[in-house]
Amino acid sequence: MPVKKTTKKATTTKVTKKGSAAKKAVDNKKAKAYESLRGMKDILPKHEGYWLDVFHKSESVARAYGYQYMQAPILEQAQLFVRSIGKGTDVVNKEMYIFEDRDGKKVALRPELTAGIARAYISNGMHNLPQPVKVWYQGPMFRHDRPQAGRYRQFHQFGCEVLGDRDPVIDAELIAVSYNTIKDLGIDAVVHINSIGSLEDRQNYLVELVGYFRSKRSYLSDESKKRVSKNPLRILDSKDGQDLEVIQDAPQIIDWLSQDSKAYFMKVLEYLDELQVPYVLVPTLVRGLDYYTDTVFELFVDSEDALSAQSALGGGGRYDGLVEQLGGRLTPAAGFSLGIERIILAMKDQKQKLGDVPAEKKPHIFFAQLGEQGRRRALSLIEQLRKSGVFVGSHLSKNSLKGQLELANKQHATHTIILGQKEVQDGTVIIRDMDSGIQEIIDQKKLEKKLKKLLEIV
RNA sequence: GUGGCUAUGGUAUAAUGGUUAUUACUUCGGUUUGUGGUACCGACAAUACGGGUUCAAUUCCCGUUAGCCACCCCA
Repeated sequence: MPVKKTTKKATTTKVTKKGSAAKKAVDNKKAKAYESLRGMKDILPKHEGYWLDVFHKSESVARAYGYQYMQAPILEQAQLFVRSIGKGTDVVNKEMYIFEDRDGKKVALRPELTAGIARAYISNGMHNLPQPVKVWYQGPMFRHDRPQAGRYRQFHQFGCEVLGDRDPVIDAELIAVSYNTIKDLGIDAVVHINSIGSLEDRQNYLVELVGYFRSKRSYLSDESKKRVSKNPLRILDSKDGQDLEVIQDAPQIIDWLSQDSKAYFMKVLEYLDELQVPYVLVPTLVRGLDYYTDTVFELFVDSEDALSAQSALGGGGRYDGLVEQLGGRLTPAAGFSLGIERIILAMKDQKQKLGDVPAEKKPHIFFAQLGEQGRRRALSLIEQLRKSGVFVGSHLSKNSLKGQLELANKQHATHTIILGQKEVQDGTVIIRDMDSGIQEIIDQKKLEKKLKKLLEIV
């Protein structure tokens, strides 16, 4: 096809536009531009306002509650995720990036980080630290799902985990951390909460539930019919109209909780009241991962219209059995994670237009240089300023003063320093006020002091 | 994974089965030498990819890929 095209162009345009025809031919031979993989998004400088805001605010909230930074590898043994998240789950079954490395070992890109943290807790003997261990993290996760707005194959999470203790106050605190992080970012959120009890509670409940669904089997959607034996709990999450009617009258797990779990859950709710975190009890909330016990919760954007598919900002819960299941000693734990892309989506929705305005509203000083000597002097001067904590913008590869002033203007500089041959010889520098256009000549030695004053005042 | 809609320069768009594919923004350069925001001039730059129908396809058809939306699920 490219060949056909070029010959056609060449023949039709050979008299008039020889040059452009030839150029076309060259263009067609040019290597095809690469595109990013499906569902992989570039994070662009124009969105730095959002991303840095989420990074910084989430970090500061986590630290304020006494959480420490931690990371686990992006790549882990595939088995780790299969065992922890669960064989029957969609995350493992159809969404995980799983492949063999060069040694033939089965590895997987992490679809979430709780399992990795739990593994790291065991491998690093972190049970010898004062318990509980409270950590936070942020970073990319991978799920091979069909992309949609607010859903990508590489996405980013901020999360917290508390390992080594079981107390309702921990659950409540985690919910408060997640809720307040979102709130600090200007988003109104609601917490959906439920308890799915201990593993034992769940066994008993499941017997009852399956019995119920069997009796109503003919009313269920096809998808849910399959799940009756495979993953009956998940039917409760269904949004299918038919299913919803059946679910309404289904037995609720809350009625099957042990005394201990019930009391535990009540305490969590009491503490949430104390923390003034608004929540909604959702008896059908079960979460998609197998390792949860007792408290489970999800966070949603709190707005009438935006309550569509992508309004889930994150979720979490208690997972008292996970560490033991992965080969550690019995270690109760709980945690949550928030989707950063989802948060940013909500921020945009709520017209928190941080991305449109430079995040930094501080005064900005631009350094313009002229001529080789000016450039040299500018290099050392800027370096000197930087060392003393004065940051100036510059574009030293540009030669014309006009061009540099243009840039200064686009970057909303309040002042521009101009340094050319003349100034180099005099040991001075021009400071131009970008609003009034008034220029002042000052000694280079006084520059640092002057700039510090400007940066403070404005 | 299933279904629906879509695909024109970096962005946003116009148009057409037939000479050179419209316009705006952005980017770069210029309107004399060392002064930005305005104005004027100019340049770069696109029919996603592959195949079919046709004398002729950017336009019609099919496939692929990608994006969006819904489902599934989740963050």
